[in-house]
Amino acid sequence: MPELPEVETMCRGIRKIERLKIAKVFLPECLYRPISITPGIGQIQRALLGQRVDSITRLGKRVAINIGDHALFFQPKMTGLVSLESVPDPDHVRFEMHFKGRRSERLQFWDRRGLGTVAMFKQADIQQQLIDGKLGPDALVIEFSDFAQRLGKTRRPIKPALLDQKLVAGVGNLYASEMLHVARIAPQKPANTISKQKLRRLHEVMLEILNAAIEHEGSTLSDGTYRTAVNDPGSYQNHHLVYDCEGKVCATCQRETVLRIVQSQRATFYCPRCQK
DNA sequence: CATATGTCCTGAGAGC
DNA sequence: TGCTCTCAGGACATAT
Repeated sequence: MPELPEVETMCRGIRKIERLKIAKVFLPECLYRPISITPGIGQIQRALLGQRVDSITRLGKRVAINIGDHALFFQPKMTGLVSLESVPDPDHVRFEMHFKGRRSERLQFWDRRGLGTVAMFKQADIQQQLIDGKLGPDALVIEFSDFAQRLGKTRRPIKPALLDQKLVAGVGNLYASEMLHVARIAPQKPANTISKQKLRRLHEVMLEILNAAIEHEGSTLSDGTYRTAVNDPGSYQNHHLVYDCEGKVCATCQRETVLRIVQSQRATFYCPRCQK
């Protein structure tokens, strides 16, 4: 479930590899099916060995390691983690990178279910390969006018619309439910029927919630999969108002019970009293 | 074009 | 206790 706050936390957690020289890149022995990696590991090794890491950046829900003319992208999807050798177990490490003279700072991509991907692109190709027609503006950066215009173009219910990375990049299932609750918008409401005033509030709440979640190093759910780069749980789950709260009394109105519905095969949590 | 559905994968938890 | 079954959801491919 890593969404923008969790991926941002991963980026911050591995930033100490900036400026280090790459000594080794390999796919560890793994009992499970090999990770999706583009192009092959051989080409990646040829391009990156001996190069220095310039910077760590985030593109939507991907971690990017920028290395000279190239960038290596990690897409954690459901259960992936990028960290410096403090993953939950050694069995699900599917990609590893070592640095010259730094035995204790080895980058690992850990992924229990293996749905994640690793991909290398030339810096010059990133726009065309990953952004154009595929990723909207980042949720932390998008201007309100752009946000309103994009959501105003779809008749889909607002909750699934928020999950569409082509509209806004970075929002996932958990934070979409949370932000609709605080903005007091029903998840079923068609996006193009929401008043400008409500959309303004939603935009504001999106920034507040994502930034607060980053402060708390993301949300670790009951399965415990998501960890920070030092293998600690995040703490934003303690601030959830609706996500995973089915049947609990709504923390906001203290009257109605939080409901769980399914939209586009995804769980949505909301309070029918607060969100009309 | 817009929108909906199926698929990938592993492990936790429910139910018997 | 141990088995089988369901479900979690990001994002892409394919269908409508």
